[in-house]
Amino acid sequence: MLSEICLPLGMARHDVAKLDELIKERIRIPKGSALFHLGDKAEAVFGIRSGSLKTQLEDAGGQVQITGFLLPGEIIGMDGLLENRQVSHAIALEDSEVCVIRIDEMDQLSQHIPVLHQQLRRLMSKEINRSHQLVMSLGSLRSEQRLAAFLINLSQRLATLGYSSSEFVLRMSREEIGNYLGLTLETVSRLFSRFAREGVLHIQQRQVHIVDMPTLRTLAGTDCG
Amino acid sequence: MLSEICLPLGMARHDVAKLDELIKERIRIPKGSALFHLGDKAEAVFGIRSGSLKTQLEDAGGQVQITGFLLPGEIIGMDGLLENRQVSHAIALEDSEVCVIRIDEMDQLSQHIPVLHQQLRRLMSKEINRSHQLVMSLGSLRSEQRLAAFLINLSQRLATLGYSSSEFVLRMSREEIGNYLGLTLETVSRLFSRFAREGVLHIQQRQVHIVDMPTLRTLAGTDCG
DNA sequence: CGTCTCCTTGAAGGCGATCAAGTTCAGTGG
DNA sequence: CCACTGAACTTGATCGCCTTCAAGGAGACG
Repeated sequence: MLSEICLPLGMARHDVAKLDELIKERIRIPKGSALFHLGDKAEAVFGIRSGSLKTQLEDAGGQVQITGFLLPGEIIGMDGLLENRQVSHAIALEDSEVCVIRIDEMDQLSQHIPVLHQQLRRLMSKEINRSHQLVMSLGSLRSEQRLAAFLINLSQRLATLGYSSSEFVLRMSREEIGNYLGLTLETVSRLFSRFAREGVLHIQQRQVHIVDMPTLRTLAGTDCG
Repeated sequence: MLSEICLPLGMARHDVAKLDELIKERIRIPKGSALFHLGDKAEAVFGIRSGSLKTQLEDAGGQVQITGFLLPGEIIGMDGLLENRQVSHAIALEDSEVCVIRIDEMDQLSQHIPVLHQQLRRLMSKEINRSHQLVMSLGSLRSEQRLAAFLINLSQRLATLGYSSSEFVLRMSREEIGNYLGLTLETVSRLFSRFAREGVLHIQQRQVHIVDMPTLRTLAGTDCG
């Protein structure tokens, strides 16, 4: 059960039992505090059990760029495995809980469970793909398309978790959405207002209700030619 | 020697010998042709031995986004490991040669060379970081800063390969640079002209000579506060 | 009830896109 | 050798999207 949240992978059942040993350690992160900071030693990756987090880069000048919003079942911290140093900050958007997957322990365990490496590899590949999708969004979509695509993506991931795909609460601020999408908070706010005015969705603060998903997909501009 | 190009990792010498077995297969890719296309079966990743390639995503509407320019020593195709299907196109910018690293063979070999998994993991983490840097560039830099940062990055990677960091030939067109940086080819051209006018660099077609690296770093806006 | 944070909305301006000619250069064939 | 051709690049003029600046509104919490 834990392992299905932390490494939802499709492994043999008896392997999953061994895996449970690996990921028995958990950490609670209160809203607004950090799971790790840039520069921290990175000896593990973290599977999100509950809540949600953001990861953000910070350059020498203090400029921040959010690179992801992570939901339960997703893995955080894989970008730190290069030099065993975290290169980003991971901050909880709400009270959250993660399980700790120590890399050295995983390496030992995977001598008995060879597929384990494949699974982590797939998760890292997924992270690469996720980031490439964001690049595509930032590089070639206009503001309206970016926000629409963002909402659709969020909707789908929430649906996978068993939540409603049409009604949900944004855990992040307009400013955070804007930063993530390469827009200003004002632009995000205006777009929400416009989408609501056009009857595509209802929005009240952070409560979102997608009314017309087909039109939203059209706005995203990625469902046809 | 081959392995140092294909997996430049810092492994024990006797391990490297075994690794040579793994990566004995090579492929030559003529300029303009593809190493792989979107949808191809992905059973391997590829280490670039010589030349250079670009990777590009393509959405349902045919919209293209270049996600990377790859140089010798770098690995291509790691984004296809999620579903064993390529999710991008890899196209040679010049006549190039890659070595093939079959994933299943690598898994077998790494039972004898445990560090091998770590190395691939580090390379994948590096790819995640690379993509995140691009997100940062697209999300929070202005056109001038993006192109400056792009040139500095290219310069550093060429220096690592033993080439001059101040004089080199761009293997990609203005349009490709623009696509990669989320700009139009006209904007890229104008920026090159402006940089040259301001004495930061000389440019003649694709031949670049960086004259004033400190100023270029200032333009990139990432070297100080 | 005041204060603070987050959000909304308006007005003005700038940066990069778009449209439109020219220019350079490598390759081709007369 | 040189004109022809087409692709890649440069440069200019105009336009529009998004940012910036500014002010006001909505909740949350002491």
